[in-house]
Amino acid sequence: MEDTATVLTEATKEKLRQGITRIERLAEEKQEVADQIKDVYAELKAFGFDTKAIRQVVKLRKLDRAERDEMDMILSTYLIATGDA
Amino acid sequence: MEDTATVLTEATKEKLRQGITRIERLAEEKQEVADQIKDVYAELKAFGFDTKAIRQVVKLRKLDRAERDEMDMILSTYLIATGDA
Amino acid sequence: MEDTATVLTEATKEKLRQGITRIERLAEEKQEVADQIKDVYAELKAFGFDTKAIRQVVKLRKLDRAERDEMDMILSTYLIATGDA
Amino acid sequence: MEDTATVLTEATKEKLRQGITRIERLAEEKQEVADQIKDVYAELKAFGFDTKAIRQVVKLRKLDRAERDEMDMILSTYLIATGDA
DNA sequence: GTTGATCTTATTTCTC
DNA sequence: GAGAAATAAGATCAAC
Repeated sequence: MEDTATVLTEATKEKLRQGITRIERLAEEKQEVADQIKDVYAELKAFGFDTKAIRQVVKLRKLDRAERDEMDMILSTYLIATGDA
Repeated sequence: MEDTATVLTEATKEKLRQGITRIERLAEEKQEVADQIKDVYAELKAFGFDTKAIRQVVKLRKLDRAERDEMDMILSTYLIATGDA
Repeated sequence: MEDTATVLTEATKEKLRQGITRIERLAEEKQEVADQIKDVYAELKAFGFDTKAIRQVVKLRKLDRAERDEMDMILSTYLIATGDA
Repeated sequence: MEDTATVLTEATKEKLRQGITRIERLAEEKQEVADQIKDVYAELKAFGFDTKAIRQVVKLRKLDRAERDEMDMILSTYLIATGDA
């Protein structure tokens, strides 16, 4: 086994370690942001809002944005094709 | 929400608007962090690492942490039960 | 489902009916088992045990199993990577 | 610590052990049934059905059943109240 | 009766 | 792109 590709140099191991550390740090961050979102919903609920409805609104707005982006993309494709961009 | 159906005061509407804005901002942040995680995996893959194996390692380490946390919780339950906490 | 919109043949409808029946039968079974689990906890509680602590123990044991499974998986990934499996 | 309530007799410990074993066995069973349900959905999907729609149907039928049960309950209450049952 | 915990469903993400 | 797995969301239920 010693002479297989599984033997890593110190530099390689270090690279791996750093990668895993960064991934774990980012995963933590991601969780924190997710918790913050949850907090905002909780606040709104405490204020008397129907969070389920708000979630739908957020989803719709996201779809709208995606649609707008899509249209922008098509537009820019056309502009490039016509030499106008 | 209120007895008065869906009639909202200006202040209430403003509260709602701000909440949605914050949620959308945070969702964007969350997506950025998710993308960064993806990038790290891509880098490691480009460097020659087996990302599937790395994902397994990350998962295992997460399970380890969950287990340690659970043990702490059990310990604290035990200490409370015995009157030592 | 098909180009012909929602027009189903008798055989297809029968297939659907049977599937739904099986799902409902299984859902019932699942509920029965869930109720049995609840019963066991109730018994233990009646006997004087702290069910919260027991739930923690059950959870910890489950985490243990998950971790062992994950380690097996990593091992097998490693064996495959080194050409030993 | 030895003289606190945390000292269990052999019989008590055995009771606890058996309870946990039963819970774990039942949890396994429950998971198996859940997997079987998943299998049926997978089959229906492979057959060309829209499983999301089927899930809605199943949910509606369950609500219907609950409603019917509710009506039966009210009816029987009335029958008992009037001395007819 | 309201929070907190658990369980289930639904959506998203990853792997093959 | 289909199937599997992870994450997130919602519903449900018990405890205080």
